[in-house]
This record gives sequence, structure tokens and C-alpha cells, in this order.
Amino acid sequence: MTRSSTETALALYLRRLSGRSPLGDEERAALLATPGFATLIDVERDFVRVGEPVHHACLIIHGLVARFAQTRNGDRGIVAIHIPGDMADLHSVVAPQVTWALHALTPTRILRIPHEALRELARRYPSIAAAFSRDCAVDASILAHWNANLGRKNALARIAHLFAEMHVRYQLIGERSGGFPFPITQVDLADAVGLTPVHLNRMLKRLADEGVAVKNPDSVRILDEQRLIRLGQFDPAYIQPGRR
Amino acid sequence: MTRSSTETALALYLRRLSGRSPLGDEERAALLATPGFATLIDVERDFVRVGEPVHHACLIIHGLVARFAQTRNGDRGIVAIHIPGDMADLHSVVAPQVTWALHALTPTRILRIPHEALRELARRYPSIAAAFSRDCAVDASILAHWNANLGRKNALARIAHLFAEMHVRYQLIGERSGGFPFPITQVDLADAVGLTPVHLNRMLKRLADEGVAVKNPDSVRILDEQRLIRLGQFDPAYIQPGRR
DNA sequence: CGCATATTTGATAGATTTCAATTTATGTGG
DNA sequence: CCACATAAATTGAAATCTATCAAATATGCG
Repeated sequence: MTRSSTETALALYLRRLSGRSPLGDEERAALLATPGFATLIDVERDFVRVGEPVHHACLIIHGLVARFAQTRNGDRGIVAIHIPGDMADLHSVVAPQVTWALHALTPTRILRIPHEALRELARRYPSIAAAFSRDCAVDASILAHWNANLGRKNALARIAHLFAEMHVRYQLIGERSGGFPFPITQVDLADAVGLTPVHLNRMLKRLADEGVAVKNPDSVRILDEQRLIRLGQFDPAYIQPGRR
Repeated sequence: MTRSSTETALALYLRRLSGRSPLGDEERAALLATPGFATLIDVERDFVRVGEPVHHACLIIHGLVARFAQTRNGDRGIVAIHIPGDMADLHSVVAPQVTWALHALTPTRILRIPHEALRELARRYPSIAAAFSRDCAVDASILAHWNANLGRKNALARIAHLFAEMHVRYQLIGERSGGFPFPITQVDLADAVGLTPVHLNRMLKRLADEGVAVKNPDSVRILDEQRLIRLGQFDPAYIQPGRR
């Protein structure tokens, strides 16, 4: 609700967008002036539900969010993880009948931005429209790579790939330490990489024992980035189109 | 190159778009008049490669196309399958440095449509721009559901889900028989569902033995649609937002 | 301190891969 | 139309990975 957190969140998002889509001063100013209201979401709460038409996109200010695909019988699976600076459901602007749920993995602060405001921005500034589209394209690209991971890599490689990806994504919003905040439970993490919590636990231990990376309750510390990248066969190109 | 096949392909695409995004007569006419040149792609050939900037989007006229995610070391995995009427890389209009390859699983005829023509259409007709965005959103939605499938379902359910999904998608372009054309090799199919060809083969046999569905060399025949849907826990909502 | 939740460990069952070989389809030239 | 070469599909047996089940230990929190 505070003005400052709104600005911070938009600035974070702007930074991410700018990395891929250069924007002029006018566009930057317009984006930063976008209206929205901040909301605090309790942990373990769905704040976007399947089937309900939505009229706002959710920009994550603080916390950690999971996107769940849901089958008719109620089974759910994490298909994406969102961090601060992510517009978690930009797609919903054009497809308001969302086909997935958004769920707070930790207490989370989001900025709800009216679809109409985003449409107006896109209408007025073609370069912002392009940046939005590109953001959706990157989202799709990440989903596609997760497909490849889940379908073809073993447990250790999947975890390594996820850690490597999250690391790069946190770097894009300014994280500079040898790791990244990751306050996710092992049960949820297991869900995200398509493993049993038990097996995930064992693989995490192995990752730590071998000096590659350590999962702490609230973060991941990367001990040997090169080995992590090799293990997960990670190539950051799909997150930053145009760079390598 | 022939005028007729160009028109057919665009009409097919228009039909798919219209199912989700009502378009006016003017928009429909403009879309059908989009320029493009048809090309015949040999089987097993990449016609879009990772890294190369592209300036055309590929509308599939006839045949079957796989989208491959590619890791740095050359490993590839099918992350999506495209059928006639699909614009396989609409994303590339805003992200010309593609992060996946397009590969012809069978001899395939595509229509290459200049990005510029698509941008012009979107510029002039906001409802077409929205339809394009929605098409991308559905693509992302399909990717997300595949994530859930690959991560959490067993071999049989994954195959059933894919068959159910392909069936619905073929119905959207007018297929009315109790099945759909699917001239894909078992090796490629195994790749798409993240299984070994050997295991896929066994599961296909089981699917047939139990009277659910039969994979023939060029098609899939669905024997018991209800059971197929139940097995794969398939919910078509994510392919047709707004309908159920 | 004590409860509730999260993590860790052990033992076993089950699904899937791997390796190796065989059969069946498909296409081509004579 | 047949013989051959090639690719695709199928089968079997063993190894491996991951899930499942059940219990113990840590950890955070009021």
C-alpha cells in the first residue's frame, strides 16, 4: 500500500524488462507511474485461482510464489517459481480465464496492477507492448526448458538446473552474493522438480557433500558454480535472449 | 508457393484463432491476405535453428513439427509438437533470437510469414494483436501443463494425456474421426513424453491391449475416449480458455 | 518446555532404463 | 513382383533410479 514499495517493485520489474528491451525515458517514466495496490499474501495461500476471471496482473514485490497447474480432480503441480520483480501472470492480460493458480510459498507482498492500466501502457507505447510480449516469450521459454529438464534429466541434474536458473534470475534483479534467497520447503521444491521429498532430500545432501551447492532453509549457497552448471547442463541463453 | 495452399493454411490458422478470439470481417479478410511464401521441408530437417535470428514466423500447412529445446552440449528434447494450423514460432516476432529449434518430423509444408507483416497486422488491428497474444498465452499454457505431466505422471498417464491433447487440438482444426493423424516415430514420441523408446513401446502396447487407444504408424485411433481422458487426467480447459 | 512442522534416515517395492538381440515394416532397384 | 537394404518396432533380462512406507531426529515457535 505504501508508495515506496510500489515504486520499488515497478523499478525492479523495469530493470528486468530493460535488460532485454531498451526503453526510452518517457516509457520508463510511464511504466514507473503505473497504478496498482500492494497486498500482503499469507503463506500457503492461493491468491489467483483457476477458473476465476482476473482483472489484475500480479507483480511480486517480496517473497516467493509458485504457479500451479491443476487437473480437474484437484491434483496440482508446481510449473514455475516466481521471484520479486516477476510479473507472475502477465499472460492473464490477454487470457483472463487463467489455467493455473498462483500460490504464496512464503508471506508475500504483491502489487496488483489493473489489466486496463497495462493495456493502456501497451497501447500508448509500442516499445512497452513489445517489452511485455518479450517478457511473456521468456516466460514460455523457461517453461519449455523445464519441459526438457523434467523429461530427460535425472534428479541431480534437475535440481542443479533449477538452482542455476534461479541464480541467474536473481542476478538479473541485483543479487550479487554467491547464492540466492530461496525460502522454499523441501516438499515444495520436490514438487517443482518432479521428485519425492525423500529423494529430493537425498540428492540435496549429495549436492552438498560433493561441494556443489547447499540448500539452507532460506537460501541456496553455491559452492562451485561451474560444476553446478555442468551438472544441470545449464545454458543461460534462454533467460536473456540476445545475450550469451 | 501456390496461392491455394497459402489460403488454406491461413484459413486454418484463422479458424483456430477465431475459436478463442472473435474477429470482425475486416480483420478476418486482412489476416487471410497476409503475405507469405510456402516452403517444403524435408523430413528430419531443422528449418529453424537455435541462435540464428529469424525474420519469419512459420505457419504449418501440412505435416508434423517438433520444437526442440537444446542444451549447449547439443542434447535436445522435444518440448512441443505442432500440427497444421499452428504458428509454431509466433513468439519469435518479439524475440527473434529463438531459444529452440523447429524440426520436421515428416515432410512438411510451411508458410513463412514475415515478422513485419505480422507486426503490421497487429499494429493496424488491435483485436488481431490480442488474438496473437492469446495464441502465445495458450502455447505457454500447453507448455505449463506438459511440465505438470512430465513431473508428476507415470508413463501411461503421460502418453494418454498427450493423445488426449492432440485429439482436441486436431478437433479444433476440423478433424472429426475417432482419432487423429500422427505420423510420428516411436523414438520421437518417446522423446516427447520423456521416456525410453523401449518403455514407450511397452506402454503403447498396454494402451492398445486395454482397448484405450492404438498408435498406428501414421495415426492414433482412440477406442475409449473417456478412459483415455481419465488415464491422462486430461482437462481441455487449458487449450480453449473461456470454454469448458 | 512442548507441540507442530520440516528434515533426515532406513528398508523395500516398483517403475523405468539400459543393453542386446530379434522381428517386422518400408522402400528401392532389378 | 521379388530380393535386398535399411529403418522401425518389438521382445527379454538385468541394472538403476526413484517411489513408497515407516520411523526417527531436528527445528522453529508460542
